[in-house]
Amino acid sequence: MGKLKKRIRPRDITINIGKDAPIPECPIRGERWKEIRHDNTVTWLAFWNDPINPKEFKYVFLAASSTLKGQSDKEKYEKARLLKDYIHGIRTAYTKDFASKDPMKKQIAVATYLIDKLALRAGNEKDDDEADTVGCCTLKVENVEPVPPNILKFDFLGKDSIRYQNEVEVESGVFKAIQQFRSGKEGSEDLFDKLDTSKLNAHLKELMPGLTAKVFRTYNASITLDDMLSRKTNGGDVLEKVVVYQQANKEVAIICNHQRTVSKTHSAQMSRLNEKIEELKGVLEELKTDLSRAKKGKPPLKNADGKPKRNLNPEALERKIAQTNAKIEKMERDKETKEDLKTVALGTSKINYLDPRITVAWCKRHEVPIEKIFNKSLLAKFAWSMDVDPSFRF
DNA sequence: TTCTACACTTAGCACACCTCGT
DNA sequence: ACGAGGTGTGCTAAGTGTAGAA
Repeated sequence: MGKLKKRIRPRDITINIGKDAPIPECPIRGERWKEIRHDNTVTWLAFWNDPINPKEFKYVFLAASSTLKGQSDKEKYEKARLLKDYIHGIRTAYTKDFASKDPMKKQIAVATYLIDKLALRAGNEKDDDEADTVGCCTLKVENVEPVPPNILKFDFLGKDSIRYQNEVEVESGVFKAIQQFRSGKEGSEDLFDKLDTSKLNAHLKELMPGLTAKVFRTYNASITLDDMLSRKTNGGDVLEKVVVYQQANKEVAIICNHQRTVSKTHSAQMSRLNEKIEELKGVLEELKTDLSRAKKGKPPLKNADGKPKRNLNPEALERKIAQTNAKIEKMERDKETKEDLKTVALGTSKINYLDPRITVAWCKRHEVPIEKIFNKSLLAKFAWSMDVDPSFRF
């Protein structure tokens, strides 16, 4: 925000410890903690107020590898799994309400549809001093353009000002409702004027215990992974299976719109790959010439620098050609994947949206070492999921 | 019913560190 | 041994959601 942030001192920090626990000694001589609390209803160990925005709190929490965080992570996924039992009824109900005469009911139905189908975030209200980003409930008229007969064109800035651009075919009930919500409004006005996240979540709670908007994101991400893994895993070696996993992971990242900026070195790296591929193609042509000569019993042509080459028999040349071809194909594939993933961030969904038990069980079933999928910190974070039964499905 | 304080999860980026081909 | 490129970790901002005050 263009402001200097003041250093945090012990006198800014409130500590939360057990009633009988010794108070940690203040490490800075002559200073003391702001306050000592004994609150076992919260998980934070310490907090202070942000010196730039004093009504904002900064917390020290336990690490992701702690059992406390692990437990709450597991509960998150169990709640998302529970949604499976309700989703059919929920979809039927909101589809009916696309044509509701009650305007709030109608808006809730359409908003829930978008959150379910497109994995949009809830969209809380924001203060004027915050970035101008939106989620589902805060979508503006200008963010959703209906294109007859039934296409919706989305274009808005979401969390972290990441642009969401998508064109989707929707049911005619949704299409008509969106047209109606837009009519007579300026582009900058709220699309859902009868709605906010509290009302939406209050409604969702009536449909399933503990249901909120964000549960749909977790549910959609995890069910997509589970589904794709079971459909696309068809034997092959470990490497091929890992590729299947990465493709499923990518699918989820795209649904959740997890992006990253293209690395500074990306285009240079692509050029280098292209050069290498061209070089290999040259080598290949030469090998082919040598082969046809060898078949006629002629020696290979001299190198460009004039030095003679080893005289190989046709079988050896055939093998070399096959090797070179394989190399070229691999590089072409790598190039494609790299270009394909240059703006897609795979990590975020792995860390936050994909039930690790899906991954662990799949690895067990298909004899893929879990370390091929989870790095050290993910293994620690997901320790609670490692003993899952191989037959586990989300 | 609305507002606000609080508590917690989710997010991308920078850069140190590691790995692997040459 | 070197360096390009990939990976992992730290950082902390930016979200979501709840409870209780107004």
